[in-house]
Amino acid sequence: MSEIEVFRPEPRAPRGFQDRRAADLALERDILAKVSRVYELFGFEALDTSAFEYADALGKFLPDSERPNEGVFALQDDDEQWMALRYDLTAPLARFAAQHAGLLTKPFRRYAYGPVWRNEKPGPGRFREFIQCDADTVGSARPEADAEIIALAVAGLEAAGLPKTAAVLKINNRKLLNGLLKRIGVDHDGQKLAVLRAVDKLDRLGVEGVKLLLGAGRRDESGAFTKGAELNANGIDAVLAYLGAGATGRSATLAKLADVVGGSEEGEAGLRDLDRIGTALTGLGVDEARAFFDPSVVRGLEYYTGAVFEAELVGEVRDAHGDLVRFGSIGGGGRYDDLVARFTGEVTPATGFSFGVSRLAAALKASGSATLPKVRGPVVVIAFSEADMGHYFTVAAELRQAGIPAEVYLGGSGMKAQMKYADRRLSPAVVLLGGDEIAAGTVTIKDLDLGRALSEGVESNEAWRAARPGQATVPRAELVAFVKRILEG
RNA sequence: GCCGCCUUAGCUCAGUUGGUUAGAGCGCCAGAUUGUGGCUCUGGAGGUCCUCAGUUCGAACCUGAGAGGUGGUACCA
Repeated sequence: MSEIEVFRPEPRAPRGFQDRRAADLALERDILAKVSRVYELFGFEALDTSAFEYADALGKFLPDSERPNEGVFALQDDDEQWMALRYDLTAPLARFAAQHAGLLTKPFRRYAYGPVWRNEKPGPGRFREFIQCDADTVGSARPEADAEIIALAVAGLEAAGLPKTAAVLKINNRKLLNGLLKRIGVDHDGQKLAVLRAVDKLDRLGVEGVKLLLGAGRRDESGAFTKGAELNANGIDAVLAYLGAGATGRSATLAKLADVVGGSEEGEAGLRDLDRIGTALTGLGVDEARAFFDPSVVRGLEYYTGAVFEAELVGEVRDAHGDLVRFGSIGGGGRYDDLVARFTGEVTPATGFSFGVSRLAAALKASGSATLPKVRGPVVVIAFSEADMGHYFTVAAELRQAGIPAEVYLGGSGMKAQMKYADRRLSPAVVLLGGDEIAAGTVTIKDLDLGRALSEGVESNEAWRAARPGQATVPRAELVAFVKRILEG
């Protein structure tokens, strides 16, 4: 007989994809349930759209024939049309709103959550598939719509379990910087973009770093050189003055900003928007310490047209090794008035907020606001003998009928291993229905939690076994009631 | 994308100037204990030393290329 080489695939999830087990899922589902409830309280309705979109609907990351998968996962349908997995929930919403423009009652307020995919290099905490949760208002140009989104974001994060003091929402308006840039004579897009990128790095590089990036450029510790925006000295001073306008209260910040960006038409418009957002937030009861104006908030996305906001974790977070973890923002959003018009040609103002669900879960864990829930196993019915399997299943059915998770051990191991199995699964109890019990019309139930507690005081295995901690034999008819009592503690 | 560092058992890691059969702790399985989870003791399974090529009598160790991971940087819808 000849040896045939059998191909054995290596069992592994693709790079940047991950499996999630019960404990993680429980935490994420809990977050989604609580956030959904809050979003519905604000009058947002649920919407689910397809994972795939036609590539042209996703916007600027159009797959072209040479590099169809740049940034997105794309494939060509049998009618030759390019489809791509959505990379966020905003572009599909814009498509949906455009498609049903005539039928939607506006403003249309919807929330959505689900997986999104990005075909890019994964890193720690950065996956190619992750769950996003969005809430958006389509069809309202009022700054108050932005304010409501901000209030909803604050309420949602708190409902998810982030304590009031753990996160802040930083608010800004694109119009401020646009006005300022126009005034100092920056008009070509490349330079504008470079300024936005520089401003965005204030928290990481500090004023000095930003100053370099606004000017000639900056060389980092590794020696790599980043080209700057090449503003002149006046321009740099103006942008730094703008960045310096961050203050504690909302109205104080506005007053300072007015000094810097006032005088330009767009800047004035941005100030008016922010003022109205501030008024609405105060009315909504959103504390100035939790949602404030921060001129350094940019959000890289080019499609934002007005207000932008970012939710950030406050305080430092350390990992298991005690190393500082840079968490970045846990969510963000803003106003995008041109996205729907891409389809319809009609201006349809929209604003929204989104966050990554597992990232929020990680933030909750890191900030000590939540721990992974312990996933309890079912009540395990020990399988003693082949002949009595029917009895075991009757027990399992009775327990399930009473709403108690239960299973008959279906492995091939002996009793000791079955006890171990129940212990590992963190089962609350084990049901022993051996020949003795069946003959006597009784059932033995072992409270594993009680046993876990009692085991601390016992040293020898003999004593431990002789004591049969937490174990009781009761009439068969009392099985369900007895197990219930154990579960209730 | 660019720069640095790393890759040895399921996990965390040790491994002498390049020298026979590559180790530890934890975890896993079994026994001590024929119907009892913890503790303890005893035993066992588990390795293409990331891959390929080269140098060498001889490579986990040296050289080169590649892959994966990681930190920084760039980009980020």
